[in-house]
Amino acid sequence: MQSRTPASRTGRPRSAAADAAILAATRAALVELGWSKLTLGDVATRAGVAKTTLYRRWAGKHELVVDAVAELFDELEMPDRGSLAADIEGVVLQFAAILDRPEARSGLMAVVAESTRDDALRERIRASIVDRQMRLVLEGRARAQCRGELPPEPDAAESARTGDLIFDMVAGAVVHRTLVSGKPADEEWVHSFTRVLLTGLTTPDPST
Amino acid sequence: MQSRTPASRTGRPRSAAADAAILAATRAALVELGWSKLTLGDVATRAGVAKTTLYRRWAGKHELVVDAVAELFDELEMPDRGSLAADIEGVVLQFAAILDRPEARSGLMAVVAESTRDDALRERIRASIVDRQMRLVLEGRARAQCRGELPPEPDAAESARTGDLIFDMVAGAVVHRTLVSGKPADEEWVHSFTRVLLTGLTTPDPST
DNA sequence: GAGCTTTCGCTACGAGTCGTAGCGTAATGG
DNA sequence: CCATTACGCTACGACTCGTAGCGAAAGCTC
Repeated sequence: MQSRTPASRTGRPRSAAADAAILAATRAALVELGWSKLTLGDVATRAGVAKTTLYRRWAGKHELVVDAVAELFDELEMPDRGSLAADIEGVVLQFAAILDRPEARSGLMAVVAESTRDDALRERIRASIVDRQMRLVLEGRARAQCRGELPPEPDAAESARTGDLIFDMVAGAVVHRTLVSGKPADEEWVHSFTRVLLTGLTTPDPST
Repeated sequence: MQSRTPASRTGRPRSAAADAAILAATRAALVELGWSKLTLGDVATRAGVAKTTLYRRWAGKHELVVDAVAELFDELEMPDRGSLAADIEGVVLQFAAILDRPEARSGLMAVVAESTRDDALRERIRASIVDRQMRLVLEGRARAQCRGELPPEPDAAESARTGDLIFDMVAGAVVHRTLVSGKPADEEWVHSFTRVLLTGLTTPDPST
């Protein structure tokens, strides 16, 4: 998680249960208090560990919350639903369900905000949260290209650019809908979003 | 800005210069210190006012930063460039330029994060920042419908829904690209984004 | 089991920030 | 001139931070 027990083969091992308790306590504190009122002392009390133990494992509030929030994204999967549109709708609804949880809402944006001035934190977020979402995008695109729903992209650099573009469009829209506009990314919205993403704004909506 | 001098017609008036100095000092502090290390005492010192003066005008750090960041979006405009694609590219590049400034990067996401637990703050952000961007979207769409580039939408409710959708897709993609992916929303990216938004993913790229 | 190593819980601490209260002074309108 | 409000300044208790020091606990190796 935060240190891979690099060279310590002797001595008392760190309690794995304490790690789980601390991360769970962090999420509980995020729900009840939000990011700004969350204190490490309070998290330690909730987790039943000493405050010093917390500081021995995490450098600060930022890193702790990143790890606590990252676990929420473990459940993200990419089931094959038969078509690109159905795949997108499925994974976007999963993503929206996670963002609907208060511990994700208040924690995620806060650490992203801090990461604008902390490159190490940005890298930590990328490795533990963003990359996992990115893989789903690439997997869905590859699957759609096999089906013939998307044109193949022989150029590797161009392929990477469009992959980044799709990712920013999908994740950005859902995050903005949920956290900025403050409205639910429900099935109706996801369906309209998917239609625009695949066929564009200039194509008339066949359903109306 | 924060209080419309409702019924006080007598007594010493509040210094408008102090307001400007405080907001400018807040942006300067955001650049140098970022959100988490920004203190109201420091802002007061930079602005040349007493800390108590600051507390008399703003309820706290959140509201102050919202007002300070909101002024950055004053320059957003929607010039008529002749086509919907050109209009989108122009306004998105303006938006990206604002998000590229460090005072916007570190401040905007932080207040949005806090707004997930504070309805009053969410409303303040909506009124002073988000609404202005939303108007540009509606204006651009209306212009495109006059040109015949977009189909007219007679149903008001449906029209509002698609307006929200377009807004979340545009603003969300730019914000995610800039602040989460950490890559620049330059002309090349904006061009590709506009193409996908208008014609969709399934339409092959004519430029390749 | 003996001994070594590392972690853990606990307490205490200086430093820093918060938000407010109190006071005297400055600026404006009637 | 006088009521009213804003301002600058100081001081304050409360809180959080991150660290240091200590003794006890829990493993591993021999």
